[in-house]
Amino acid sequence: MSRASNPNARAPMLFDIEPVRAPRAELYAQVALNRPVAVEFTYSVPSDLAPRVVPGVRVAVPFGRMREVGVVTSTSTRCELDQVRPLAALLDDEPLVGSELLELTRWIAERYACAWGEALHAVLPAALKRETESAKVIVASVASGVGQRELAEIESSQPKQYRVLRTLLELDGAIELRELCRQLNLSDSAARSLQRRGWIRLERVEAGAGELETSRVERSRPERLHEMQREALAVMQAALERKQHRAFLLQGVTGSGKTEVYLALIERALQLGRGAIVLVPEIALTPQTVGWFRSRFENVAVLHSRMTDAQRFRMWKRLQRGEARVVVGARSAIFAPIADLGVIVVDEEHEPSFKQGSTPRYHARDVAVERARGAHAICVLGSATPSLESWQAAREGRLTRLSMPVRISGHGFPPIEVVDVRSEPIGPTGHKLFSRRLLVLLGETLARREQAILFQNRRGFAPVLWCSGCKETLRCARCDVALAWHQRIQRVVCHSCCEELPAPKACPTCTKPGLRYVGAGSERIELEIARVAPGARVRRMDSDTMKRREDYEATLAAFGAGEVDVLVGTQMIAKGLDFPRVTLVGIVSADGALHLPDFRAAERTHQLISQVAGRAGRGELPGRIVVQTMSPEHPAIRAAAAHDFERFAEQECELRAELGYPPFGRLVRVLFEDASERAAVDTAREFTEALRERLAGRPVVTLGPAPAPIALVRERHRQHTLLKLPHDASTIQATLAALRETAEATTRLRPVIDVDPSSLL
DNA sequence: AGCACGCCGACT
DNA sequence: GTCGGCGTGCTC
Repeated sequence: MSRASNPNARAPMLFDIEPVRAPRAELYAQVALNRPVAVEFTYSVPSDLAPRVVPGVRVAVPFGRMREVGVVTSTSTRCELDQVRPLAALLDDEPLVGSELLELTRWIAERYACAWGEALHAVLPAALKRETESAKVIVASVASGVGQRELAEIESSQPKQYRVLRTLLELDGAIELRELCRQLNLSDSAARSLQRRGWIRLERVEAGAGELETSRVERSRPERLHEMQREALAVMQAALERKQHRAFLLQGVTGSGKTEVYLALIERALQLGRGAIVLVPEIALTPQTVGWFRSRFENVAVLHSRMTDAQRFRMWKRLQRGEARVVVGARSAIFAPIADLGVIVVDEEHEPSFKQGSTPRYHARDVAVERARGAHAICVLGSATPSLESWQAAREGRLTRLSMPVRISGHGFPPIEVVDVRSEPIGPTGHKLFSRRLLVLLGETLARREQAILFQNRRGFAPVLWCSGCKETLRCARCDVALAWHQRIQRVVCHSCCEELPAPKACPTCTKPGLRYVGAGSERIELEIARVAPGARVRRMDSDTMKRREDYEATLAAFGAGEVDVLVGTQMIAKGLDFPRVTLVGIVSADGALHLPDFRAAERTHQLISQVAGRAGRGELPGRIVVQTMSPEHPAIRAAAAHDFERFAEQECELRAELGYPPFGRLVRVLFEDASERAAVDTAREFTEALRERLAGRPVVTLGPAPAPIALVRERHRQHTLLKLPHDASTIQATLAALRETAEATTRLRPVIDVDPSSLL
C-alpha cells in the first residue's frame, strides 16, 4: 500500500526510521547447489534484488562457512524453515539457464538419481560456476637445459616425478598442469617437487589465452542426394516443418551417406530459423568431421573435451547470443544453449562414450531425445550398427526407423575375411601375430602404393607378462589387473591406475628369471610391421603416442597426404576416418572385447568389426578386410563378416529377452568402493538387504552383492549390486526413490548409483 | 562433496 | 600432557 493513499500517514521526517513492520511479503529463492543432496536450499532475497531473482539466474550464497554459486530453481513468498540466510549476490541480470535447460536438468536429476544442482553443474561452463569469470591456470614446461641426465637421476627413486618429467620431455612444449595430471592420473604434488628441484617451470597464466578454432574452410555445394537419402530426408523434414517432436533411427550402412542427410536436414532447419546440435563420439570429432559441417554452414561452433575453460565459455556466450546456430560436439554439447532448436543429431548413437562415467551419469542419446521433446525438435539417432536399445525401440515404434541399406558409391561392401588364427602355422615358417592371408594382402596393398589400417584394441607391447615357472602373470599391486609391458618406455604399466614399474628381472612369485611377453598391443604391432614390411612407413595412433591434440591432427594429416603407408592403432582409429586410398583393414585380434564379463560383449565386438571394416574401400578402390580371431564361429563375428546386422540383432535380442537384460528391461548398478574390503562388503550387503525390503512385492530382480569384475582399483575394493527392472514407469520411479532413500541412510561409504550403466566392470 | 566436530595413538 | 588420525553429520 502506498503511503500517499493512506490518509493517516504522516509525512516522513528527516530522521524518521521506517518501522520494521515484518511485512513477510518477502521473497524466498530455492537454490540448487552442486552437492550430492537431494534437496534445493532456501534463501531469503534482499528486497532490492527481488524483481530480478527469477528461475535460471545464478546467485552466490553462503553455505556453511563457504560461499557457493548456485542456480535459482524457483521462488516463493512463503517459507517453512525458521532459519534462512539471505543470498549474497545476484550474478546474472537475465536467466543464464533458460526454462528449457532448467527442465532438462531436472529430468536428468530424476532419471539418473542425482541432485538437480549436480545436473546443472554438468551443463554450465566452468567459468560460470565461479563468481569471477576469469581464472588462472597453471602451465607446466621443462626448464631449459634439463634433459635425459636429470630424467635418469630420478628414474628409480622417484617414479611419479619421473613420469611427469618424462612426459613433459616427450611433449616438447607446455601443457596445462591440470590436463597433465589428469592424463597421468596423478595429483600435482610430483610436479611441485620437480618445480622445487628447478627442473620444470610452473607458470600461472590468465586462462583467456588460446584462440577459438575458426579455420576457414572452402564452401561446398550440397551433393545430389541418392533416392534412398531423399526418402529419409523427406520424412524427417516433414516433421521438422510441422514443428513436431519426432525421434528417428537412421540406420544406414557405412558409406550410405548419413552425413549428407544430416547436412541437408540442418540446412532446412536453418532456413526455418531454427538451430541444430550434432553429437559425435569424442574420438570421431576430427578436423575432418568438423570440416564437413564448416564447409556448409556459417559459424559452426565446436565443443570438445580438450578445450580450455575460457574457450568453452566464449563458445557458450556466442551460442547464447545466437551468433552460431549449429553446434558440433561430443557428449556435453547436448547442453549447448541454442534457442529454438530444430534438429538434434546423435551420430554413431551406439557409442558407449555417450554415457558419462561420473555424476551425473547421463546418456547423451537419451538426454538428446528428451531435449528434443521439450523443444518440439526432431532427434535423429544415426548408426550402421544401432544399439540394441534403439533397434528394439524402432521395432516397437518408439523410434521411426529410416533405412539406408546400400552404399551410394554403388560399390557394395568390401569382403570381410575371417581368419581362424588357431589353424595358422607358428614357429619359423609362420608369424605369431599376422596370418598368412593378412601378410599377403598387406604386401599387395603396399606394392600398389595403397594404404592399410591395422587395428588392435590394446595399448603397449604385450598385455601380459607370464612366468613359465609358476604360471603366474605379473599383476598390479594396487589393482586387480595384469600389468602390460611398454617397450618404448621400458616399463610395465597398470592400465587401471596408470602406475609404472621397471621390468622385473625375475618372477616376483617364484624368482625364476625371464618373464615371457604374452599377446600383443598396438606397440608390438607397429614394431612387427616394421619387421615384416621393411620400408613401409608406419605410424601408431593410441593414447600413448597421441598425448596432445596436435599430434593426432598431424598424424591424420600425414596419413591423408600419403606420407604414411600403414596406420596402426586402437579405438582411436576405429571411426570417423575417411581416407579413399585405404584398401586394407586388418583387425589383428577381434577377441579382446568378446570375452569380457559384460552382457554387451558380443554387441561391442560386432560393432567394432563393422566400424573398423567401414574404414576400407571408401573411395573408388576396392577394399578388403581381414578379421583374425580364435572364435570364427561366434555369432557376433559371423554376422559382422556377413555384413548382416539384422541377423545379429535378432539373435542377440533373443538372449537378452531371456535374461531380462536391456533392451528388455532397465538396469541399475550400485557400486560400493572402499579401501577396506570389510566395509565394502558389509555396506553392500546391508544396502542391498535394505533395498530388497523396500522393494518387496515389486517386480525388481536384485542380483548381488558380488565383487565387481575388476574387484580392486587403486587399493579400493569394489562390490556391486545389479537391479533389473521392467519398463514400467511406476516400478522405475519406486526403485529410484528406494535407491535414493537407502543411499541417504548409508553413511559408512557413499554408494555410486549408475542408471543404465554402459559397462559393468 | 567439503568441512566441521569429536574421540583414541605417538611425540615434545 | 598435546597433535592429528579419520568416523559421522550437516550445510538453507
